[in-house]
Amino acid sequence: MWEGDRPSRSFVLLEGFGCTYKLTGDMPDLQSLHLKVLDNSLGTITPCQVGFIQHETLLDLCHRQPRIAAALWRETLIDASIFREWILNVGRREARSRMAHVLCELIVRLRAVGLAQDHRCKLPITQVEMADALGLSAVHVNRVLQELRGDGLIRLDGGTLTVLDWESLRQVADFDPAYLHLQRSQAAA
Amino acid sequence: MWEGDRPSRSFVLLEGFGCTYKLTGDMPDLQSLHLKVLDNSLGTITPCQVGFIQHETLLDLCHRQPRIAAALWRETLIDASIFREWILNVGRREARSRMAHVLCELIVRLRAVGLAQDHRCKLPITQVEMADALGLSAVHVNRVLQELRGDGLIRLDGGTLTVLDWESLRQVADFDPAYLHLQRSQAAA
DNA sequence: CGATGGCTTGAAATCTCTCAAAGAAAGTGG
DNA sequence: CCACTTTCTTTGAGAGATTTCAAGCCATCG
Repeated sequence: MWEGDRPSRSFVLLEGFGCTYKLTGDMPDLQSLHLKVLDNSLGTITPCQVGFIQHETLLDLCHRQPRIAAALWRETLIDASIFREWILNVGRREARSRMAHVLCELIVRLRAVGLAQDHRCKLPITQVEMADALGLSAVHVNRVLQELRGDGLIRLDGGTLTVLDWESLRQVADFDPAYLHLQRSQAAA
Repeated sequence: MWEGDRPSRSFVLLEGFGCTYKLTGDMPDLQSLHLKVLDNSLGTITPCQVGFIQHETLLDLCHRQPRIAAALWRETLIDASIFREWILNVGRREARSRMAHVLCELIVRLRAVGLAQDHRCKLPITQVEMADALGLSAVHVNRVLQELRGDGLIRLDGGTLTVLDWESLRQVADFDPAYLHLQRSQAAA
């Protein structure tokens, strides 16, 4: 799906890693429900399984089940909240901190949906893609990751991220998960 | 209003310049309607006039007038869209381009609501505040503005911004207003 | 007048990028 | 299983962008 498209249905990411930095279980394009033109492209990092739903169906559902509408609306508000944090992250933190922040977010979000145990999770992503997401050069991403590893904060092998020292990483990242708006039960780090 | 607050009503900016980079006429905290905790602080740049509305009232209104709910939802989606563009702007464009981009956005948004004529508008903002918004140092903001002026792209005096060469500024900014999701009638630049 | 806030300038320090090359790892086809 | 190709990671060094620190200027305000 590309910028400029005018989709007539929304979809849900059921399985895999998608782009625009979206994770399994997310519904990245509620956008398309109320905005006619797509203003960003969506891609996949890994092979993904997605479900589609017609806009009409969804709108009808929202109309008859205000709770659902509220939940989805809430979802878009949280997205916006996350974007705000990213603006801060990308605009004001230096590379090391920025990287740490994404990693913290990744862990917490995946834990919240049961896709990460302890402080370890899959990270099937290339350094070039990370660079892209963080607005850094791939070379610099590499060096920053080495630093983080060298300081014993994380381990990274075979597409698996392990946070060895959560508290330090959190401090480096200046990470406070409030912006993710998780339920208390999900928020435990 | 501060991070961590749990507001029971929303408000509308009726007049003035508010912070989190919001402009007159916006409704910056629909957020609070569905999310319990405020995850960002709101401030004002200039003295502002705001209207308040109880959450209950608003929810009730949405329930009885789905069109209103849809419109407000749409609003939050556009916000998210703008945030996405900002992530791009702040993360990937260098200072000169970044600055040009905000100025373009400012002009277009103010024109859309009739607050800017031609390519000129009020910009009652200090360079320090700009620096803050752009994630740059105040010193650098100053230099970039000088460049832009030196190249004859803008003029800036007494809190008034005048774009002297819109097309060039747009190019420097790599600005495409699609992400603002304006109606065609509003979008004319 | 002195104080304050905002703008401007210069110079050195820092961060990050680009370019270029080489080493690992992973996938492909024989 | 091996050669081969491709993709990803790692390294070094120089160039560029941006920051910090420090100082000076200018207007406004009490």
